[in-house]
Amino acid sequence: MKDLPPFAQHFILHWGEMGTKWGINRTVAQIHALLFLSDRPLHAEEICEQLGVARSNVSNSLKELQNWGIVKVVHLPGDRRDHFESIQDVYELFRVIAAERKKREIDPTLVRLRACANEAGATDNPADAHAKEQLESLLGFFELVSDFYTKMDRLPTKSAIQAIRMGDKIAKSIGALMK
Amino acid sequence: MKDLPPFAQHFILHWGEMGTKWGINRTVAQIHALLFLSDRPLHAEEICEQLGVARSNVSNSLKELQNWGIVKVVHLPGDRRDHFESIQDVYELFRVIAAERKKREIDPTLVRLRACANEAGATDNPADAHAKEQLESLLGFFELVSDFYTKMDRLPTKSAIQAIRMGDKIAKSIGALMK
DNA sequence: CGGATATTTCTGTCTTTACAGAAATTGAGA
DNA sequence: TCTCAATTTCTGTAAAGACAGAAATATCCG
Repeated sequence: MKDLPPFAQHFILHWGEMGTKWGINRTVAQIHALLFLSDRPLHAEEICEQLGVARSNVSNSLKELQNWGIVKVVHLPGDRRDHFESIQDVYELFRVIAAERKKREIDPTLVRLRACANEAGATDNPADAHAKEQLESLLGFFELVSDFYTKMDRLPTKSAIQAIRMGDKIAKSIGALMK
Repeated sequence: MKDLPPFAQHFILHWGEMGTKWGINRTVAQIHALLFLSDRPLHAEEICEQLGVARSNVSNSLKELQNWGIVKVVHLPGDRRDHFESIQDVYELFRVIAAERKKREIDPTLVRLRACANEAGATDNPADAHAKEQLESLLGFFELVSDFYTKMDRLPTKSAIQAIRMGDKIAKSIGALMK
């Protein structure tokens, strides 16, 4: 990371480390961090040089970031190379990540949980009653999360932020009304 | 997975697969799934037999689940072996997971982002202005998430669920009032 | 206290992932 | 059209992670 200021280097290293906790390869996350901080699109060779990784690794990692939808190719006039840029707006970035995680994790889990709950419901073995109940409860939770996601995704960013800021106060008021 | 009904097996396999997307080892996640479905605490040998994994691997994985706070040791009268049980309540389970993720990921990221933003703020190199802005914006986002977590964690489960169910409607109303 | 049981730690190996560099392919421009 | 640059794919290898089984340690109970 030769030409980067220390604060950028620290951020990139940290982001890479967080990536591994989220099931994302360190280099992929570091490349994303670099593009996120950059004020202009970067081409692959620049990324190689800045992060000190092989060209082929950069190529594969960029493909993955594109699959996540958070990085896209742009072409600059007078330059035949692909340049890459990250979504710059933080809220948009996390919105896209959430959408992709819902697609890759939540939706398949919902499908699987519904199937398992149905299978469990079709059996009358008392030994399975608890497991059935657990699956149904977990299904309810994932449905709640999925609903929450869907609704929030429809809101403009400002409204979503408001909901998040005030959600607990409103819940308290609802609680008070219900008493 | 010899003695488990097919629906349980399907769930356990799926949960293990999801684990890998969340940065958790497959076997660890599968052991958790087994304990989550079980209507009684299981001892290590039972887990080995049910999942077909080595005793030492079970031992290490249970340690990790305990570190996450979602599995605990219980001792049964007349049986010297450690038995293990998962948190059974889904909302409590995800509350504990969220707390641990905040501690392991959000909090260190906040610390790091604050440090980076300060470093970036102490430099007046115009080339760094964009990166500084990006870091500050990301810091704002993580602070929002951290706040949201803290507030929701204080609510009883029912109120938290209400907030999640109604949050978008209220955000729309706030938006209408602001116009 | 000694033997048996239970658990943990260690070690070696297997598997998977990550990675660099070579080779192949694609696309742009003269 | 040909050459060269850019990119992707492939291959081999290194590293990391996962895992089983042996060895060591700890604990219980007769």
